[in-house]
Amino acid sequence: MEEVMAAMWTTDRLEDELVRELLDNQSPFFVLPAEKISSGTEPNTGSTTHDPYLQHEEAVNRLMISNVYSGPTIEDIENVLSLTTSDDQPHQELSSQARISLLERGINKVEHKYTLRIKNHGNAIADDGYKWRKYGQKAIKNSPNPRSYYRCTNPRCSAKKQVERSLEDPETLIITYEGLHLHFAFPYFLNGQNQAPSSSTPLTMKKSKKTTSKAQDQETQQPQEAQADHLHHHHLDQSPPSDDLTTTAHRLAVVSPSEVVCPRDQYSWNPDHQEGMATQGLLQDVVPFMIRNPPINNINNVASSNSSSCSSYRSPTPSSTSPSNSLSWCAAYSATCFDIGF
DNA sequence: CGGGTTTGACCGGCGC
DNA sequence: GCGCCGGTCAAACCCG
Repeated sequence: MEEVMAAMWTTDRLEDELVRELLDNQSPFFVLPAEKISSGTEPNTGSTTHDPYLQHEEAVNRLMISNVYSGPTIEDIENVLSLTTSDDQPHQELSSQARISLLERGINKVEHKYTLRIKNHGNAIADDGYKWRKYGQKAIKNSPNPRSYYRCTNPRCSAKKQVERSLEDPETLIITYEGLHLHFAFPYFLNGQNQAPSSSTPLTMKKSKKTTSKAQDQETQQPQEAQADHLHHHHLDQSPPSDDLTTTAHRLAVVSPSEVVCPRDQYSWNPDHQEGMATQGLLQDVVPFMIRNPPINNINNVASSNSSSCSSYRSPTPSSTSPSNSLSWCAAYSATCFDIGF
């Protein structure tokens, strides 16, 4: 873990690239499926796409990338990254390059999911900063390799990922991420609204029992699941406002990934984009958030106030004193390898 | 004993 | 309607 985290901190350059790619739908590392490129992703046409789903996705992409994230430009990102790397440590360069050399970068957006193809090179230990629980493994037809299913251990988080080996190259892992770590992202939404969680607001995160009944899940996860359904199933018009957003965020707030120092006002919340925000949930979405809303003030409060109430969850960053940067979790993808049941 | 993994059962979507 | 298949559940099991 320490080794991986160290690598995470040393990949600023890679992070910069990833951010660029994630923000650029035309990037070769961030490629829509060919059929969608040809039929449904032309910007600003509106009337040329007949598939409702493609229309929706196009709309979401436009909202996410163009409107919601209209604040931070590439220049903004570069500024932030330069801030985060201003106190570089000497050893970082070598490790970073080594990691990069191990990486076959590829980020593909398919449906609601983002798929990464990375080189494993025999590393048995894997960590992308989040703690996952394996909940299933299936043999996939026409594939000798089983697919493993993982879910974020945070009981209020709907993030999932699937891991399998590539058919072509057994050393290449295909990792499909689905869903945002909402418990992680919500504080950032509200941070921009000056509603960041405070230490005076006790979190209600329960220590997760091994098994939870569906009734309990419905009771305890309703607010977040409403969001998750919202995110994953395009129920854009039926998300019940069942919970106050602030309360939800307080409940969801578990971790703080960063202590990046950057001018906050530059990335302030825009209420006009709230609807767009409500459709958050994908890899591309969280990147600008982490840049835009560094949790300067609430990080320690959140982390400390919650650490005892959710011991099963591990923060993406190891401590508040680490030389973290805003995108360490993102770069961690490059250093991720997983035990997928072989 | 708590937390994570394994693995067969179950479920729902989809194509025929 | 039926079967296939991918995704999820949950009891049993494992491990530190």
